Amino acid sequence: MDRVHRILIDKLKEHSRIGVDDALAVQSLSFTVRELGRNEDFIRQGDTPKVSALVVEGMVGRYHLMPNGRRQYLSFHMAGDMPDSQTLFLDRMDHAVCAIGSAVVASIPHKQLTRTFEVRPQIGFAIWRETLIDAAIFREAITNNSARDMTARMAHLFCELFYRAEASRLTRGRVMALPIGLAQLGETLGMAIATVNRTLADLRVARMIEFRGGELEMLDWPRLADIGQFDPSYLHLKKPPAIVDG
Amino acid sequence: MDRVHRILIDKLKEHSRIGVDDALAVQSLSFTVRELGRNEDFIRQGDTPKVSALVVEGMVGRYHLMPNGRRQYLSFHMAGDMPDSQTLFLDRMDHAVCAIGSAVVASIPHKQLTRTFEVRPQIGFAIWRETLIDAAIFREAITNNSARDMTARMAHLFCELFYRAEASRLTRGRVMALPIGLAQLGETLGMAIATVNRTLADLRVARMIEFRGGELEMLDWPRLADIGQFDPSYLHLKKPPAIVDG
DNA sequence: CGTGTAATTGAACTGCCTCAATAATAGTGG
DNA sequence: CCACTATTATTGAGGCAGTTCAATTACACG
Repeated sequence: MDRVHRILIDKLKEHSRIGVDDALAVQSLSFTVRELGRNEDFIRQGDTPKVSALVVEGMVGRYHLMPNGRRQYLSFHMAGDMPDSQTLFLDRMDHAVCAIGSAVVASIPHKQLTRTFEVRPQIGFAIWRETLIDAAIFREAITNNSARDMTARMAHLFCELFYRAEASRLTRGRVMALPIGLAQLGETLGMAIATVNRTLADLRVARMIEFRGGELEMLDWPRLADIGQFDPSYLHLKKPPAIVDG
Repeated sequence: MDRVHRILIDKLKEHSRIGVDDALAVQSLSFTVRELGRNEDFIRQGDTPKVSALVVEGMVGRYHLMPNGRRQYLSFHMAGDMPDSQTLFLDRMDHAVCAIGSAVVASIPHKQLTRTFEVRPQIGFAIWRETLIDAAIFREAITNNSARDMTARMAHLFCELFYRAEASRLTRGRVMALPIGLAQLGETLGMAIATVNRTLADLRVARMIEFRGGELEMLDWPRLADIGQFDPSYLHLKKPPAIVDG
């Protein structure tokens, strides 16, 4: 089986039941692959794409571009995620998608996907479920950025990213790749760069995380989850990963 | 045709093409109706409902309940909206839904909906699209509450609600029903009640809105849209409503 | 090794929050 | 219909979390 198909099927299995026939249908999907450099946009606000992307390697981020040029990052996506599945049924992109660090994405034509959904509704339902989990993550981000103080906000983001990475087996022990800068962290959590730095320093001094060289190390999961009020149930995964709590 | 079916079909037509056969399939859906009092919860965090609700009358709100008892409102929904369509494919509610003012909702069994999707994929796609617009609204809320100052935040919320109400013909001139308190406004926009009040007073003094007795009057749409950076394209409606700009 | 970018730190400022007190409004029973 | 009570809105004053601006240090890359 092709690596791209494998990644998609494994992802869908994180939350949905995928039968043999369904897996075969997925394997019949064709795609093109594209490599992206750090910070390279691959979909812009206003585009009307005819394909949906699947992250194969690395990480991508979605963001709103404000009139003054500032960005608001909305979510981050790793291997297996479909960061623009909504273009299947919404013509116009209301936000942009760019690579965080270097990344590889596969593009699958909408036509092929919708045709597959008609023949094998369960695949449609699984990808629908995927988009619904996406929405749940957005909801959590609303709460995170509106109702939590800066430290909790950052702790929660790190917990979510690490938990999702671990569920997709993209971590090494307590470490995950997070090739993101302080500025981007600020544009995700709605805080000034100086505050990002100071908050990060606090977490570091308290020996809860280590964050440099594009890597995030979760030194004290229980405390981070507590501070960030992190309850993973909104991620709707079938089987919670085992979090390292050393 | 039944009023409930009519409402759903009209709603789907705001963004999707619904053929005669599709409309007939919608009309075969059965449902139960329930009346709700002000602030009455009808789904709680943690529930695993086997039905999805359709708002028939009034308004409902979705919210996260925080450990300290505070609420974070996530979105508001009016006649035609399905505020918990995600339960079709996500078992557990990660948030609660309550009536804002008194409301009437219809409950449609999941089984009936998914069976209909298998027979008439276009209906599934239309409701899928509905959930995707939902997600777009959540994304906008992230940006609103993270990257805009208090005045812009409030202006944007009012513009969105009014625009959506007008698209569903739920306004009377420049007035819409918004039976919400300052506390709830604060728990939506992430600001303290005192700030809500002062911001509201500013908009009132500047003759941009009137807001009392559960009604919102948009006195100066152009200025509100400007201050709130409101660009309705994220709502993905086929036909923009004509906004009163007197 | 030099240059540009990103991280770090300090200091002053301010928008928003908190708390508290008062006014208005809505709901309830006589 | 009015009086009584509970809830909600309004306003003021003081404090502080987080912003802004600027300067310095560390780091990555050619």
